[in-house]
Amino acid sequence: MARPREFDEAKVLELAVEHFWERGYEATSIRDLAQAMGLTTASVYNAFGDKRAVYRRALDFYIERSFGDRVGRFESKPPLLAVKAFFDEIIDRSLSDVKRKGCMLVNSALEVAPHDEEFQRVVAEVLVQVEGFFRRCVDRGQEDGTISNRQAASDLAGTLLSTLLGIRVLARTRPERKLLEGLIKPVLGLLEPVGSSRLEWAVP
Amino acid sequence: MARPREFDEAKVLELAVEHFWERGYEATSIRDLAQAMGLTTASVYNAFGDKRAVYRRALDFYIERSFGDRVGRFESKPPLLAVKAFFDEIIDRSLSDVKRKGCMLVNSALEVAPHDEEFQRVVAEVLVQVEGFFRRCVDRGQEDGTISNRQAASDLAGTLLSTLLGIRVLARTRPERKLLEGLIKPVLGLLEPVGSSRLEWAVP
DNA sequence: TACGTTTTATAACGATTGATTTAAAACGCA
DNA sequence: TGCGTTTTAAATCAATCGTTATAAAACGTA
Repeated sequence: MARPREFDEAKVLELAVEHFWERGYEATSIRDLAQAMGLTTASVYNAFGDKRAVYRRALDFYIERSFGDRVGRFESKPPLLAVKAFFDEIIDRSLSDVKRKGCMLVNSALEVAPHDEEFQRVVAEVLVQVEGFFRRCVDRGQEDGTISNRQAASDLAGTLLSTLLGIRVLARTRPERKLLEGLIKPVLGLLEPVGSSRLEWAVP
Repeated sequence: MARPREFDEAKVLELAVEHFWERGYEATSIRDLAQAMGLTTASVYNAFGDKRAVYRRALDFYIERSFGDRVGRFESKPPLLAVKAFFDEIIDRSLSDVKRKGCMLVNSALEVAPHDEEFQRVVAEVLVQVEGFFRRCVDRGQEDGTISNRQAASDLAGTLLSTLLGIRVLARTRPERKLLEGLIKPVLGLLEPVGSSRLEWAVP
């Protein structure tokens, strides 16, 4: 019928993610973007619409890749281990982030979401999902006794979420292993059931 | 000798802070900035230098105002109370932040610091200072027994720092009172000495 | 009152911005 | 082999970008 695309949409989107992720939205021009994607500006507009639309697609791409499978991958593990493994991976990722790109969702939460209702909704939804993951871990752990029930599950889920975001911000300017691995210890300690549970109810 | 300035440098700097804080660095043009400061672009350049220099001064202004007295104000309180009051204030500020500007230091940490060594240094220094404040609180509390010593003071200070940053990010897209006030509970619980200390060592 | 200096206001600089136009190129289908 | 359609490449659009020149205005001093 017509001339076919010369590029793979998923591939150029991944390149767009990489650029937006590293430089942010405002600091990226259409020409920067098109070059990074290996396209002309005309092709970018033809295939995706305007700059905001490319960012939107790129963020969706990032979210799907970063949160899509991850939750499921950890959710099958024992609850406490799932949380531990989750943070281990986040810290690993943060420490090996040579370009200091951080987390594109967090970056979006601060740069574009506050001035754009749609992005605000998208970011908030993901944060709710991550909170939900933590919540389900805590619930399961409190049920089978592998996670302390001294704090409400909803509160603990919030604590884990804010810790996650905090690490992502902190690592962006201070990617120090001792700092990140140290700060997570008390948080995980918060989840561990206290010593011998017999003593808990044995004392009036 | 010469024609005097028609504006107060501190006052226009505060207006610059307000604008950069709300819109960020890249999204703010010199014309936006000059208008917000009530000056012409020529006056801005004459008085401060280029755009980056204005942001630099504005960030310094913000840091001084936000962290300068605060640390001292809380440090005179009993350690646990100091930490509690600190987070109470942060949560209050986050919930009353109608424009969702968040914390300008955190915003800078994500938008300008990663691509500018000087800003990276400035931001990192402030984060070290805040960590130091938490650290001194924990140290004092662990000495007088008002803060649990089950976790290392350095680790706890890191946890508090990341929690602070996490709240600042989370509140930007989900400024929900229950969420923020809930998530801080376990963190503060982490600091509180465990129940009856006699039981701790009474059991082998 | 005239001079030296700095700040103002205005206009303009070239460069770049997001976005579009134009026309040639590349296909499937008739 | 043309036809209809879409993508490509290149040029171009007005608007805005960060920054600076120019000259009038406003002072202290001589």
